[in-house]
Amino acid sequence: MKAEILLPLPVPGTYTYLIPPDMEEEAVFGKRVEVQFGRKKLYTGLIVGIESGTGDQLKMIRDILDDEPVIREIHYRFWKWMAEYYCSFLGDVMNAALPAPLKIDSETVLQLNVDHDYDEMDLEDDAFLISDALSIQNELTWGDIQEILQKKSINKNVNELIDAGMVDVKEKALRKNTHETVKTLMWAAEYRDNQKAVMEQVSRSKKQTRAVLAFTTLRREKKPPISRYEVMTKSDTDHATIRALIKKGILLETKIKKNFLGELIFRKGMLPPLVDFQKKALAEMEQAFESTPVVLLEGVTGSGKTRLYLEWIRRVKEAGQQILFMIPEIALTTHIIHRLEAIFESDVIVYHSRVSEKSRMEAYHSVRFGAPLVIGTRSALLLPFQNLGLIIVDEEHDRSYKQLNPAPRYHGRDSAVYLALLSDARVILGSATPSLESLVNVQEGKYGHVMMKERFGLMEMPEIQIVDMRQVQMSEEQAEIGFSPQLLQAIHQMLDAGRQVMVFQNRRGFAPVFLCDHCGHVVQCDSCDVSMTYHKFSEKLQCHYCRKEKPVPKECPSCHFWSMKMYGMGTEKLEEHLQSLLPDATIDRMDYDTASGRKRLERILTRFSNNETQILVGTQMIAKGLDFENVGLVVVPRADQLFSFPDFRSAENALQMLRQVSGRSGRKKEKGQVLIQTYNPDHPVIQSLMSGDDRGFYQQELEERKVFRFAPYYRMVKVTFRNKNRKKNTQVAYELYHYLQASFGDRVSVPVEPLVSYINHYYLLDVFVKLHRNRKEGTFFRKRLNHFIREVKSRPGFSNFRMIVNVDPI
DNA sequence: AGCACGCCGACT
DNA sequence: GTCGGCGTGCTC
Repeated sequence: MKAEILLPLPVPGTYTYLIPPDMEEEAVFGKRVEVQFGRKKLYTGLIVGIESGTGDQLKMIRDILDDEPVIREIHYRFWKWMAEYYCSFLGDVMNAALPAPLKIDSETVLQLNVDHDYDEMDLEDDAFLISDALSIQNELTWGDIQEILQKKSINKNVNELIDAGMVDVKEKALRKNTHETVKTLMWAAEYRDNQKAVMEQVSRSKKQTRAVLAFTTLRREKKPPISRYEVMTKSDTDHATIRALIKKGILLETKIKKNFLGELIFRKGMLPPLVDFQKKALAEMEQAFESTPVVLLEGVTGSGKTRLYLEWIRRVKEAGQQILFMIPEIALTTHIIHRLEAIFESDVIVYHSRVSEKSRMEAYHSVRFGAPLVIGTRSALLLPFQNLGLIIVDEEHDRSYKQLNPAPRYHGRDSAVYLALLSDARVILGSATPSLESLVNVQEGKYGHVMMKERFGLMEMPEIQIVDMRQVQMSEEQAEIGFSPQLLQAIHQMLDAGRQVMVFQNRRGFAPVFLCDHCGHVVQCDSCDVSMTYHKFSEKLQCHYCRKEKPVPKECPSCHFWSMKMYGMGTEKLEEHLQSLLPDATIDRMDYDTASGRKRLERILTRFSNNETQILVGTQMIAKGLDFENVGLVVVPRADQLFSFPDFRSAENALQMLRQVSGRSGRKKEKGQVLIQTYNPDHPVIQSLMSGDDRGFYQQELEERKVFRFAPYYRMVKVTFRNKNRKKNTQVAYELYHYLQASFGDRVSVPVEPLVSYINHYYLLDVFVKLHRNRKEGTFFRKRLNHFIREVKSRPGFSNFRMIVNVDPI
């Protein structure tokens, strides 16, 4: 028998291995195996197919690592779809899906050979250094040695040591506890008090003897249970050894399954009766689900979407099915999660990139065993649900649902819809400002649509005011931060009334740079085509793209005039100026710099929600998912930056963002205020925001998208060319352009430079393709693209030429 | 991804 | 002249 093995590597396809005859029964789809790949490296692979037959050149599976499969066919089907649709390798998807402990690979280590007689004096300097280090550390990895010798190619030195018989090279298979079940061992009854009989039974196997001795020692040292893993580690043996001992009837194995399952219990008062308009929406949803599994729930902030989510969670839970509650990947995940967790009395599984390896592992198995509710980011879609009944995609319009790097570059919302289709589950897409993608799907009848216009309770929509910046006179200091007198007055009034204020500051274009007063030179990064920005904390200049740092120059590097000055306005600087304009106010700031420390972020939020700070200045992250009762005013000093950004989605996003920030103003107590400064008060985004009716705007935006053949009417693909050789990069990019033009005509763009076209010594070029939204076209395109990529890579000098494919780029 | 083989420039 | 660099090809 042979098995098709998928490896967590960026290689196309799968590999075939032989199944050892005694493992044939155990070898089933979805179990992990240990295989040797290449000369010595051991990897964790996954059985994704079994076939009969032999092969002479095939390697054997070394071990089967699971008792129960870690995935089922349905999950694999989802993986295959994702790999294909997003033009990535299956191995990349496997990598994204399985928590790290489930895909441990081996590591080459050097150990000192204690038995051997040798003379260190005969060694070359470098080899001596290694042997010296080994006598202290007793085990060194390849990387350790590279560090010790301060060079990359260490092969020669290591070989010298091996030839001298001084060291052993070992492939260390790292086996971590995968937290699934704890397998424990004990003596079989007839051998319990008969060490002699045991030793007789294992005398012919060194490994078994070692294992038995290790087990005896462990029994002496500690109380049971003694895990199989402990015995294996202590005796340096493997699963096969222990299996043999069990087969011989010397040891008995029992499994203690950790109980991850939990009932889903709502805390009291968390499911208050539905109000009329919610009942109405619920009935509409029921009806919509009759004809389609996906429903877009469009509800303004405060309309109680969450209450409806909970209603569906309750129903699906009662039907015994699993629920995935998806949230965008944002810095404030923890805040939202705390809110959701508070709703349930039982444990809720939380899954996103920041939870610990151990928790991810536990979450993985819990879901596999049927845990009822998972709250997570897009990566949670790849958990092995057994019986998925519902996926809620909250804030479905949020761009952070799309994975940027690494591959697979998948969209959480779109993938959720496909997964639901596979699992026969339902999807609720929730948003106050739906994406145009979803609206078009509604228009085309693919998704159902339920609208909630009313706000819960007596809450009123905030009052939005526009300050026309073309007609504003400002003092020098006001102009410096661009705060009009009207804006400052509004803040004053709000603070006097004892309410809080949020200042929403777009990050782009605000980084402080060093500029020469004399010649206008701006300090640039040596590796990228960008200006470096000043970081007060480190007192250095930093490149936002490659993270390299430089000291602040004492004189201009270009004209050597002694006059470098800081320009631009970071949130930091803004906070400073604001403080001097409002000396009595307590101001706090939240952006990516301050938010890097989790603790710090929590502290800022706590202070604000406790009313200890009056003004919170921050980037869009302050707009997401935070509810502060006492905020009476939200100000956006420079709205123009939002919609004048060169991106076909900028208008859509500007509206979504402005609505979202507006929603932060005024909660239960009274009507909130929103003040927006702009030089374009007639812009459709501003008009739509003022009127409160987005339909017209959306319709106009959709018309434009149709005319210019953008998403959502066309499926966009971006191919990024990234190379250190500019000429080569441009050449191949143009080749792709011409190559695709034959099939796709003017739906292929000329290679264009991205906003920042030189990063970390790499030149970047993008080729955009607009595809018709049908399966045939997608398949055809992938075929052409892959053909092109293969052809380029087959040329001498181009084997490592990189092209990054991004399907449905954001 | 990792690892080995093979061809060119910077030093003894 | 060799050492060490990196580009290339392959892994069942």
